[in-house]
Amino acid sequence: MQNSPDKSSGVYQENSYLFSNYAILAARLNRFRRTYNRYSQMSKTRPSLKDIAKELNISVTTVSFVLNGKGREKKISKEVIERIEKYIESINYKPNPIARSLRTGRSGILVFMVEDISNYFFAKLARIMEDLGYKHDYKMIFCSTENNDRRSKELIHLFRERQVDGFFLIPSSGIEKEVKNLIRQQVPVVLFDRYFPGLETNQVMIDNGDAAFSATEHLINQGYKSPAFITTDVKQTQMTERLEGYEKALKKYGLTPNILKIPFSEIHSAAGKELIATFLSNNPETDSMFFATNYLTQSGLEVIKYKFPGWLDSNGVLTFDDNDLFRINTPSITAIAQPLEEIGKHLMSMMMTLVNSSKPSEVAIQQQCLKAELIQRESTQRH
Amino acid sequence: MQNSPDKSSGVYQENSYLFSNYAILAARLNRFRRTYNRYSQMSKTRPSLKDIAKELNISVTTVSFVLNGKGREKKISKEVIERIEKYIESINYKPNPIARSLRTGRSGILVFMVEDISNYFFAKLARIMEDLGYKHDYKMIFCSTENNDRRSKELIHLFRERQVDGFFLIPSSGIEKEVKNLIRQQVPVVLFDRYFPGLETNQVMIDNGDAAFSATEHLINQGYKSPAFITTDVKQTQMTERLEGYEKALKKYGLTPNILKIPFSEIHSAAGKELIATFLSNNPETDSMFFATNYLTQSGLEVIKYKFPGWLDSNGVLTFDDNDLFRINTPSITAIAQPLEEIGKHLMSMMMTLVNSSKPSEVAIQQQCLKAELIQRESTQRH
DNA sequence: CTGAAAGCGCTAACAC
DNA sequence: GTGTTAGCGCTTTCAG
Repeated sequence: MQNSPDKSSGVYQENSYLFSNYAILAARLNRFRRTYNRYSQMSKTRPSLKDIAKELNISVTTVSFVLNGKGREKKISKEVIERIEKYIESINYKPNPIARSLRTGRSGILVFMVEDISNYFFAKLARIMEDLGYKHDYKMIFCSTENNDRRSKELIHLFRERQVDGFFLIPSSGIEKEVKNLIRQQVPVVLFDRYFPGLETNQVMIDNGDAAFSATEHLINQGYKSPAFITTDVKQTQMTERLEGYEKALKKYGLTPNILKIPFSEIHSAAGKELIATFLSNNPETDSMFFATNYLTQSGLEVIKYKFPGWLDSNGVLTFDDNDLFRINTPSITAIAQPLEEIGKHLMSMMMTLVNSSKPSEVAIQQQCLKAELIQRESTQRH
Repeated sequence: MQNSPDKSSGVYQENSYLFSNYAILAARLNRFRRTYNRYSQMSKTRPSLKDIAKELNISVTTVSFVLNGKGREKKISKEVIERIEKYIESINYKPNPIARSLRTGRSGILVFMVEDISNYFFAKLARIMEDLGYKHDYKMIFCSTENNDRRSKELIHLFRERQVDGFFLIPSSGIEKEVKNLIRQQVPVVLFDRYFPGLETNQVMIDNGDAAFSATEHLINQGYKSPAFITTDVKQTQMTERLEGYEKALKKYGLTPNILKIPFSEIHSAAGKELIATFLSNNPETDSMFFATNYLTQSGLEVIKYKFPGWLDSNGVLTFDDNDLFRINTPSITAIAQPLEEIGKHLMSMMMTLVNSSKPSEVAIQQQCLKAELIQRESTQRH
C-alpha cells in the first residue's frame, strides 16, 4: 500500500504521497493543532458565520444567504430564515466587514477629498456629506490634499487599495491622469468645485463666472468706480472663471481691471498679507476689493483692520464663499454663498447612480452647474 | 484499491473516500475551473504575493518575510532579498491592506471622533492630527458625534469592526461603558477635551478651570463690575470646569455671578439667540459677557450686532476658543486659545505608546493637562 | 432547498 | 534558508 502500483498515473502518484504514513500523521496532527488553537482563542474572538452555522446545525451558505437578504430569492424555508434571524439578533452578530471587503471588493466607504478640511467651506460641506452618506448606508471619510498633486495621488492610491467604493474629488491640477485611471477602472468618481476642461467627468460645479460677474456688477451699481480683484495664481477652473467674470463685468462698464494675484504658497502667510497691503498703497484709487476666496478675505480684512483702519468706512469689500463670521463682522461682508446643501445633494445622488451600476464608466455622464447666491450686506453699501 | 482494506481504521476510511474515482475527478475538475477563472481575470487583477512568488520561483513565505522587512531576521539570503525587492519595485507592487487587516487584525487607521467636524476648533485640530498621523504612517479618519450617545456608540462599533487601531475620542456624556469596554478589549483610546471624572483614562485636557478663572479675573481687572457667563446646559467636564472657574473668580472679588445656560439643542438655533437677547434685556447691569465656547460667541456677537448695536462700545466680550475671525472682528475679540499643536502632539505621542504595546490596557495611564492662553484684544479694553 | 468547498491576499507556524 | 499550508471570515458557485 505504501507505494503506488502505477507510477505513470498522476492520480496514483498523488495518492501514493498521501499514503505515506508520515504525511498522513503530520497532516492530522496539524489539523488537530489548528482546531485546538481555534478553540482556545474562541472566547476572545467574536462569533463568525461558521460558529452560527455550527450552532444552528445548518451550513454557512444558508446563513450567509439569509444574512444578505437573499433568503427568499434562494428559496430557503421560512422557518430556517426565522431561526437564523432570531439567533443572529440574539447574539447581536455583525459580519466582519473586512472579510466581506476582501471577498467582495467593496467596503461601504466613500472618500471626500478636499483642499483643506479645516477651511470653513470644505468643513461645512464635509459635515453635510457625512450625514448624507449615513442616510445611504455609506461611511464617509475625509482628507486634505493641500491642492498638492503628490499628496492627492498618494491618497487616491491609499484609498483605492482600501477598496473605497467611490471618490468625491476636488482635483489638484496635475492629477488628470489619475482621475482618468480611476474612471477606466470602473471606480465611481464625482468631481466638484473645479474640473478638467478637457475631460468629461461626473461633476457638480457652481457657475463661478456668472457669480463673479454679478458680484462685480453689484459693486459697480453701488457706485464703486475702481473695484480690484484679489485672487491667487492658481490656474484651475474655479479661479480662472471667477477672474473672467470679473473682467467681463469691468469691460461691460468700460472700467479698467485691477488684479492682484497672490502666490498659492503665500495665501496663509504674512507675505501674502504684505502683498495686499502693498497693493492697496500702490493703488490708492481702489475703492473696493473683491476677494476670490474666503481665506483671501480673511487676510484682506486683517490687513485693512491693522494697516488701513477706516478704509472700510468709505470703500467696499465683497467675497467669494460665505462664512458665519462674515455676517457678524462690522461691517458685515457681502458674500457669494455657494448652495452647500444643494451641492451635497447632487454629489450624493450622482454617486449613488455610479455605485449602483456595474459599469460606472458607462453610466451617462452627469453634470450639474449650480447658481451661487449673492448676499448683500453692509460692506458694499455706499454711504 | 477502491475500497479500504481495513474499515476500522480512520486513516484508511479517509483515503477510501479520496480514492473514489468520482470524487477525485470532480475535485480536479473544480481545481481546473478555478485556475481557469483565475487566469481569465488575471489581466484586471493586481499582482498578488502568490504571483510574485511564482514569477520569481520562490515561495510566498519568503516574499512575505522580505516584504515585511523580516529578511535578515529570518536569515534569507542577500541575493534573494535583493531580487525580490527589485522585482517588487519594478512592478510597483503594494500588498493588499484589506487582506493584511483580515489576517493581522490591524489596519493602520486611527479615528478622531469629535462633536462636530465643521466647528473651527475641531476642524483645525483634525487638520493637525491628519498631518501627525501621516508622519507616523497612520491614516486618520474623522467623524462627528454631535455629542450624541447613540451616534457615538454606533460610530465606535462601526470602526471597531473595521479594525481601526485606535480612538481619539471626545466622549459624549453617556458612553463611559463603551469607553471602558474598548479599554478592556485592549483597544488604544485617548480622550481629549472632556473626560469621565470617575474613570482613569489616557487623556489630554486643558486646564479649563484655571483658564476661565484667569479670563474672568482679566475682565474684573479691566474694571468690569458685572461679568455674565454664557454657557450651555451640558454637564460635561469641559463646561462645568469653565463655570467653576468663572464662579471662583467672582467669589474672590465679591461679585455676584450671573449665568445664562442655553440648552445644547438650541446652540445653533434662533431660539438660542433669542435667549441671549432676552438675557441682555433683563440684565441691563451686565457690562461684559464671557462666552463658554466659540459657537456661543458667534451667536452672541450676532445678537449684539443686530439687536444691541453700540453695546460693545462700552461693554466687554470674551470667549473660550479662538478663531481666525475673532482677530479680524471689530472690535477684535479677547479669547482663550487652546494650544492646538501641543494638544495634537501629546495625543499622538500617547497613542503611539499604546499602539506599540501588546497590552495597551496595562500601559501606565498617561494624562496631560495643558494651559490655555488668554489673548487680550480690543473687546475687553475699557475705553 | 441546502451543503461543501474554493478562494479573496496575506501571515506565520511548522516542516524540512 | 526556503517551502507548504492553514486559516483570517466571508461570498458564491456548483452539486445534489
